This record gives sequence, C-alpha cells and structure tokens, in this order.
Amino acid sequence: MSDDASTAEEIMAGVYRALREHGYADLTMQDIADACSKSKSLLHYHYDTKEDLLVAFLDHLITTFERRAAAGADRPATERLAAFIAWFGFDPDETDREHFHIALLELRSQGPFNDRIRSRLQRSDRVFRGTVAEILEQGIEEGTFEPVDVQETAALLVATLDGARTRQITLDEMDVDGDTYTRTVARTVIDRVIDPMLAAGVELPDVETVEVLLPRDEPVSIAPADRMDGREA
Amino acid sequence: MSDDASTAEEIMAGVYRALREHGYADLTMQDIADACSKSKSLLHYHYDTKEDLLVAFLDHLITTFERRAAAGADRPATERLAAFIAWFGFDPDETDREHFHIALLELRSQGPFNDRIRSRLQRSDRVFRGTVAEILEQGIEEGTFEPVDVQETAALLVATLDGARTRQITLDEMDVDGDTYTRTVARTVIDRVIDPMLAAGVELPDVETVEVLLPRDEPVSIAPADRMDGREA
Amino acid sequence: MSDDASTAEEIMAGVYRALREHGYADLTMQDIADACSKSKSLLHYHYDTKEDLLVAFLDHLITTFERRAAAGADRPATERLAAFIAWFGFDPDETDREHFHIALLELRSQGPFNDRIRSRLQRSDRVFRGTVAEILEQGIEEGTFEPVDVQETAALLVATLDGARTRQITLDEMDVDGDTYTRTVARTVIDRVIDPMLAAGVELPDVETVEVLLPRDEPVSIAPADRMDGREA
Amino acid sequence: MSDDASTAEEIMAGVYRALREHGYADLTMQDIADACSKSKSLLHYHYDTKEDLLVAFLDHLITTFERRAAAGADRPATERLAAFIAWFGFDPDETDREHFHIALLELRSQGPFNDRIRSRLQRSDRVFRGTVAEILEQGIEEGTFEPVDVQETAALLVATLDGARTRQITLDEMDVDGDTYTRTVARTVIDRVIDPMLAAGVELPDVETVEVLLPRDEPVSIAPADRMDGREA
DNA sequence: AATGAATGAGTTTTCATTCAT
DNA sequence: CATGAATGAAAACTCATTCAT
Repeated sequence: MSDDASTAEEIMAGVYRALREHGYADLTMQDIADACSKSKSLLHYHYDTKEDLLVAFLDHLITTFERRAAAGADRPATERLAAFIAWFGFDPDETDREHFHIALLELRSQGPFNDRIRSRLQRSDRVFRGTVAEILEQGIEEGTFEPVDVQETAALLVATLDGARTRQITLDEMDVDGDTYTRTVARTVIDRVIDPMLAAGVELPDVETVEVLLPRDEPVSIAPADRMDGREA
Repeated sequence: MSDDASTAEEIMAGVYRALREHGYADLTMQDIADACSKSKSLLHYHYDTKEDLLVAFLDHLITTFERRAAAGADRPATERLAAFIAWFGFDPDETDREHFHIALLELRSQGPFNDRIRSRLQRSDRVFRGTVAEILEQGIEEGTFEPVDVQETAALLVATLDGARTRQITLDEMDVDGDTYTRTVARTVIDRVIDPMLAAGVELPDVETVEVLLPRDEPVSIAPADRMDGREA
Repeated sequence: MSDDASTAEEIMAGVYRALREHGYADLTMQDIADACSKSKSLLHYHYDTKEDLLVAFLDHLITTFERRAAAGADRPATERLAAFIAWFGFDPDETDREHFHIALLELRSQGPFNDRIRSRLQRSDRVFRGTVAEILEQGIEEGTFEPVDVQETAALLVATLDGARTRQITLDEMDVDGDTYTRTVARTVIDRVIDPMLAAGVELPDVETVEVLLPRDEPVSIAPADRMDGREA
Repeated sequence: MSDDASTAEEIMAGVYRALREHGYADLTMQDIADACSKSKSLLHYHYDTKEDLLVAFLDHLITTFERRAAAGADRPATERLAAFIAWFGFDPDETDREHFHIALLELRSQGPFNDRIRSRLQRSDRVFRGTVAEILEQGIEEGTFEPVDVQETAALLVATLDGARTRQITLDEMDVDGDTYTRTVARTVIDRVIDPMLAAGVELPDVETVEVLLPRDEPVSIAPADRMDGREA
C-alpha cells in the first residue's frame, strides 16, 4: 500500500505544484505530468479524465485540511481560533500556506460552471464554517466566549479571512501600511469582532506565535478506492 | 464616434455575457463573438490578442464602477456606505449585479499569473477600498462616524463583503439560516462592525431599500486609446 | 459557388483517395488532409467530426452513382443492364471503378456499428436494387425480357455482382481459370440467369464493350447545404 | 494441453465476441481482454502483436469451418449443397451463424491492406469454393447433377450467397417482400441456378429443414504452433 | 469595418506494447 | 501463467490568429 499510495500522493503533489505554477485556466495534463515526473498516460491510467483528476485533487485537499483541523480539537477554543486565523495569514511557512489558497482559488473559479467541482467547494465551505462554528460553541461552553450567534459569526469570520486571503493572492504584495492584506484584516477583525466576543479577562493568544494546526508535512494517505479507478479489472 | 463606441460597447457586453456563461478557463474568442453576434475576425480587428481584449474589458469594468461610485458622492456618508453594501448583496437586480462579480472573480483567478491583469485588479482594489475609505472620512468629518482607522476599516469591509460575495457565487445558493451568504454576512458586519462605529443617534439606512449607486444602464463610453494600443508595457 | 464547391470536392476526393490507400480502420484525419493537401483544421472547419465527414462522403458517393445511373435511362433495357454489369466488373478504367467499390466496402464494415453509416448503406442498396428493378421492368414492358419477379431478380443480381466484386477486392487477383473473379461470375450469371430471361431472339450487348454509364469525370457539384456546416454564422 | 487449449480457446472466443460487438476498426486489445475476462498482458504473452492475434483468429475461424464441412462429406451431394446454402442463410441458430459472417466481414475489410490477413482470406475462399466444387463434382459423379462447369458454378454460388449475407449484415433487417435478404436470394438462386442443374427427377432437400453441417459446439483444438510463432513470412 | 476560410501549435485522450513481479 | 503499472506514439479535436476579399 505504501507504494500505491505513494504514486497517488506524487500525482496529487504534482497537481498542487502545477496548479500554482500555471493556474487553472492554463493547466494541462502535460503540466501535471511534468510536475510529478510521470507520463500523461499514467495520469489517464489512474483517472479517466482531467476533470476526474481535479475533482480527486479537491477531495484530497479538503480531506487534508479536515485532518489538520481535527488534530487540534483538544486545545482550548481561543487557541484553536487563533490557530485558524493564523493558518489563513500568519503561517511562518508562508509559501506552503499560500499554495493551498492559490489551489483553492483557482478551482473556485470553476464553481459556477462545474457541478462536481462546486459540490466539493460546498463541502470545503461546510468544513471551514463548521470548524469555526464548533470552536465558537466550545468557547461558549467553556465560558471563554460570550454567547453569540455561532453560525452568523462563523460565516462572517470565514468570509472575511477568505476574502482577505483571496485579495492578497490575486493582487500580490498589496500592502496596507506596510503589512500584508491578510495580516491587516486579521488584526482588524480580531479588534472589532473577536475581542468584543471574548468573556471578561480572556485574551486571544498571539496569532503570530500560536502553533498552526498540524505539522505541515504529515503524510495524508490517499485511499485508493476513493480516487483510483483504472479501467482494467 | 457614436457608431464606433457602439461596436466597442457591443463587444464589451459580449465579453461580459460570454464570461459568465463559460467562465474564464473555457472562454474562447468564438464564445465572445457569438455573444455579441460578430465574427472572431472583427474581435481581432479591434484587439490584437485575446489578452488585449480581456484587459480592455477589465478596464471597462472598473471604469464603469468608478463612475457609478463617483455619481453618489453628494449623498451623506451613511447612505453611501449603505449603498455600497447593498451593491454587493442586496441589489434587487440581483442577476445583473451577480454578473459583475462573476466576471471579476473569473479574471481574478488569472491575477497570480498575468501581470497586465493583475495591475488592473490592483487598480480595482484601490478603487474599492478608496471609495470606502473616502466614505468613512466623509462620515468622520460629518460627525456621523466615530473616528476609526479609515484604511484598516476599509480593508476589512471590502475583504468581508467580497469574500462573502465570492463564496456565494462559487457555492451557488449556499444559504445560512434561509438567507443568502452575502445577506447574512452583510447583516452581521453591520451589527458587529459598522453600528459600533456610528456616532450616537446615527442609524445606517436600510440596505434593503437604499438606492444602489448609479442607474444601471448608463452608457459608459470606451476611450479608443484604451482598446487599440496593442501590448502595453 | 464554383470555388466553394471546389473545396468541398477536393475534400471528397481526398477521402476517396485516403480511404483506398489506408482502409477505413486505419484512416486518420491526417491521411485525408494529406490526400487533399489541406490542413486537418480545415476538415474540422467544414465537418465537425470525422464521422460527419465520412457520412458526407458516403452521401456524395451514392449521389454520384445515382446521377450516373439516371443519365443512361433513355437507352434500351438490355443495354442498360449490360452497362450495369460492366460497371461492376468490366470497366476499362478498372482502377477508378475498383476504388468506388473499395470505398464502399470499407465503410460497409461499419454498417453493423454505426447508425448513420448504416442508413446511407441502406440508401445505396435501395439505389442499386432499384436501378436494376427499373431496368428489368423497362425490359418487360419493351418485351425484351420475359416476365419475371422483378424484385427477386434484382436482389439476386445485385447480391451476386456485389459478392463477386467484394471477393475480388479483398482477395486481390484471385483468378478463376485466368479471369478475374468478377468477370467469371458476371459471365456465369449472364449464362445461367440473364440469358434465360431474355425474350426469344434478344441478345445482351457485350459487357466488354458496352458504354459504362456516364463519362467518369463529370463533375458532381456538392450542394454546400448538404454537408458543409462550419460553426460560424 | 487441455488447459493450454482452453486458454487459447477462451481467447479466440473473446476475439469472436469483441469483433462482433465493436467491429474491426474499433477493436482494441482491451475489448478482447474484457470479452474473455483476461488481462491485456496475457494476450500479449500468447501473441506478440495484435495482428498476430487476429491472424491466429482467422486461421482458427477457417479451420473450424473446414472441419465442419469435412464432417458432412459422406452425405449425398444434394443434401450437402442444401446444407451449405442453409448454413449461409437458414440456420435456426441464426445469431451464432451471423457472428461468423460478421467476424469474417470485419476482417475482410483489411484484406486490401494487410498481406497476412489477405492470405488467410484467400485460404478461406479456396475452402469455400473448393467445398462447393467438390459437392458439385460428387453430384455429377452420382448423376444427381447435370454436368456443368464446376469451378464457374462454385464461384457463382459462393459470390451470390456471400454477397447476400454481407448485404444483410451491413444493412440489418433489409427485407425483400417480408423475407430476409439472404433467404430471398437463396430461394431465387435455387430456382434459377440450382434447380436447372439437377438431373431429371432429383430434388434439392428443403434448405429450411436440412441439418446444417456439424454440431455447432464441437471443440476445435488450436494447434499451439499456429499461435505462438510470432511473425510469419 | 467586417467576414469566411484556412492553419499551426497544442490539448485531451487512446492504445498497443513493455516491464516488474 | 498472469497481472497491474507504466509509457511513447499517435489520434481526434480545439483555438487563437492570419489572410484574402
């Protein structure tokens, strides 16, 4: 299995790299093949069509995120929230993080036109908002957060952080007062939205130093059944 | 010139329609030609390359927005801000508004890979944030807004509204508690961010009923220089 | 029109040549493009798919035959029948004739698998048998043929001549007693089937010397509407 | 050997089935592999190339026919001739019979382009015509047939029956007066060609009820030498 | 200004074949 | 014997762009 999984993983890594180098619109099977040092034919051996491959990649991307989010579930709510915000904009391994968002942004532009991709984007939205909502609920139970409408707040936070991230990526290096777009917006949303929500005496850990979710390079094994379906019996 | 302008306008309208029907990645010159009932050759007569055409279209899109924003500059700040928010998510002519955002979203995915497009996206960001910042300054001067960091607040509002809009478009009909994503987020941002910013006794006009920017169909003439110059630096 | 028709004609001639050089199974669009000194793209400009092109070609082939058959309709029945038989196996321009049959044979192998091709083959069968049946009826009316079952006889003659022709083509130069397969069979079918059908004193003209249908190279104009449907308006 | 033969037989059966389902032009090794529930690799283990496999299949097809024909050699000539005709068009197990002819028809279209296939088609022609010729000679010796040119008559009969069969297969369900093409033509050829050839008082057994050649399912062992030798001269 | 015809470079996909196991 | 993984070569088809008119 380790060998099989490795091929699938190499392909996923290839999509990842190719996607951020070329963008969705200019992404060719050849680009992906080059990015993982395999042949185009092999990609088609594992995934019937380009779309199948990209859909599998989206699934992979989201599943990876889910596992990372789940991995921090035992920490206090304030730390988890700080980690979530940090993941959007303060990761020291900026490059790696940015690539995740670029990949998602690129595929996102296909949402309005491709049902299969849209259904994955919807899943990713449920995962994002669900994660934040769960953190908020935990905080309210713990007494560290004032009671607020959890769904609305989650929607606001995700929209804001995602919007900031998207703008930063697409505009590249557009700074506000010498800081990145995402950092500026994240700080402001903490000041204006999150701090007022915290119970008296509670403080959000510094998003600059909080440990971001999972260690970055934990291998996420790809279940062959999920996305490998060569044509032969 | 009226005739020239009309052809250019028809082409721009064609790009607009083709872009939301096919998306950037699958947009062909033929799609655009079909959408404006012209021949591919004619598009190439006016714009040397497909990229030239799309860049001209982005310029057109942003200029149109600028004029609309400028047109409301004589209204009070609270009304202007309500109108800006409404433009993102409460326009009764939902379809038309959505198309603007789809068009922008599609081209945005090219930002990281295309300098010419990115420079236009940067301009559009300056226009968006600049408009909000100017409204905030006006409100502070008028005394209807408490003094806040104008740049930060503008960045936050634009990121939030844009993020919500983007998610709504790409996810299509993902609702939060029976409302659209954008509406939910807009209401929440008003509650948590804008209302606390208003001076005592001041109220934001209802975003559901405020008049949204400019009349939608004012013709925006397209300067020939913008579209004929072939490659730019 | 002459110019348009010329392009369509050149393409048809290219299919004709490519088909006999490569056979249906190994026929590529490139083969056809080479055979008419055009680009593959041009073929796709005029015909959306390879299948469309081949279907158009079959239509062209059958229509051409129909016109040739119709052209001899004023001759006496015995002469027409002799000409029909000669067309199958005694044409002095053997090469040209053989190509028609090779083309038909190749496409025929697709009959059981392709509805559109099969419907054309059915049309060609109606034309072949109809032509013979009409000749027989004319002969019976003229009194040169004994009354026979016209449909059955036409079916027999077409099956026999076609079967002989097919075998000759696929076996290549399989001779019976130093004559070609088709010649042998044609002579035998004249002796055993046709001669007994002739009225007393009537003789079938010599199939070796009778004039075969139409002059071979009359241009058959191809109605653009029938088979040209580029995508542009 | 029984096990070896069984694998080879399964493969031959696979070619048979795949050929009639997909046709020669669209026949892939994968189709054949699927049709015999084996892997592509196994096919290549037994036959170096696709062409080798198809040539072996043709050999198999013809050998099978030969054995069937030989098996009836002790019956009277009229019965053998009726059985031969019946085999073309009156077999109660119509489906099975039709598949033989489809398979042959499909490979036949390659005759003009492939020497190895053509040589097998020539062999099949010799077998067919030889069988009929031998029957005719036997009949003449027995005194049931009038003396006729045996070669010519055999050529005529084979061409006619084959031509009818081919048309029926490629046109599918083209009937003449409510009967199948082959039946109509077979009846007519009996009336016009065979009956006049019979000695006075002799009658051809009813082709509808005569026993057709061999029992259909006798296993035909495949000589290993035939299929293992790779390319032949 | 406008178009239809034409093309070259490239795209996804297919497929016979090979190879390691 | 038998298979799954892998690949190179080629297939149909696409598309931005050019050109003659």
